[in-house]
Amino acid sequence: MTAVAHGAPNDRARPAGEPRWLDAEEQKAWRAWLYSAQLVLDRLDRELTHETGISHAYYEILVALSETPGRMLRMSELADRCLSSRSRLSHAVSRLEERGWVRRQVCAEDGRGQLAVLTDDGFEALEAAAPVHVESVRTHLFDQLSPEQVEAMRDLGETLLRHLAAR
Amino acid sequence: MTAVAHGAPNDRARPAGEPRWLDAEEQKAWRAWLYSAQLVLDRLDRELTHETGISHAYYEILVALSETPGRMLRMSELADRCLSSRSRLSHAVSRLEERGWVRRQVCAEDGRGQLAVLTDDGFEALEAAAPVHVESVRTHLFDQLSPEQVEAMRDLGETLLRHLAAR
DNA sequence: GCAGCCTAGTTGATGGCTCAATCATTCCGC
DNA sequence: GCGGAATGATTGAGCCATCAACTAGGCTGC
Repeated sequence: MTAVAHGAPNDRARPAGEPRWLDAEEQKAWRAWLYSAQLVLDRLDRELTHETGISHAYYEILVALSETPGRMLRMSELADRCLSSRSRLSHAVSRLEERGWVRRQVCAEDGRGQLAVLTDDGFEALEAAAPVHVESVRTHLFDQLSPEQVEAMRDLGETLLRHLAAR
Repeated sequence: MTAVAHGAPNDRARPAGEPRWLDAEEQKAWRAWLYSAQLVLDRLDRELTHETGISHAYYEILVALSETPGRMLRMSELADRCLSSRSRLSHAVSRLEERGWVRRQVCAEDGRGQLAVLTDDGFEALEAAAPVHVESVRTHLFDQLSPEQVEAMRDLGETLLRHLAAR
């Protein structure tokens, strides 16, 4: 599953010098992180999808809108908050419009812009899904972790974000 | 982005009692974990895909095969190791066959079973991709973390896995 | 006031993933 | 050994994400 799996540094010339292979301990840490992240994300998405019909990606859109005054956001701002590309968001909002949970509205200040607005039906759908989601997060994350581990999770996450959010 | 976003416990009756909403600190820890996991996974996949033409999912298949004596595995065993459904793996192996990196072979002991076998071309493709992948993992993960954080990452991952791997 | 560039957002083609249905083979009880 | 259940794997339909191309509106300098 990982870069160094087939062993010791080999002798191929690399554009950027010798690869910095992982040692056995790093390997274990990396795989534990990778597997756990994949499994938890997958599990949260599946439980939410199967019990409410809303995928985690769509849920994030509804939440982002609900947290905003007026329950509306510019498409690009919404995309950023959902870690989504604009194209992906545009498609997703179209599907949410079909369900009647979001509607589009042209932006008054900028004729190019669009506002995505959460409808009352959308808010209700979100309210119905939220307890399911929080229960999954509790079950697969917080219930498994000591307070120290929760703190470590936050520290780790924030450290990684500091690097990646900067682009 | 999260379950408790729209605030305090409300009064809707829930099948399983009052939702166990996250408090502000839990909220921060949860979002830090979620965003960082999504961003890191996304980044690793994009860098690998763009620089080598192999997605992370396909890369995992090649690695799993390469680590095995004879460089072959039963389809279902391979699926388990890649955290993949059988259907997904079957589709993926078909694509890898088209590239000439894997071939299928009926299993001698069980006529229903199939073996996925890594070809020499497949092994070469993996060797070419591995340095790119390990560099991404270093850049976005290990280079950002102290030894204590790496240890915490491993501890956290293993704890979550213990719960999820058990199903 | 318009030419050229930039920004916001959408669209459609392509490929991957999920789910349910299906096929082939093996296992099991008798 | 034979009928039925279980197992291993594949298939196809439908949905979602990605990428590149495109539309439309705004901005800037002259």
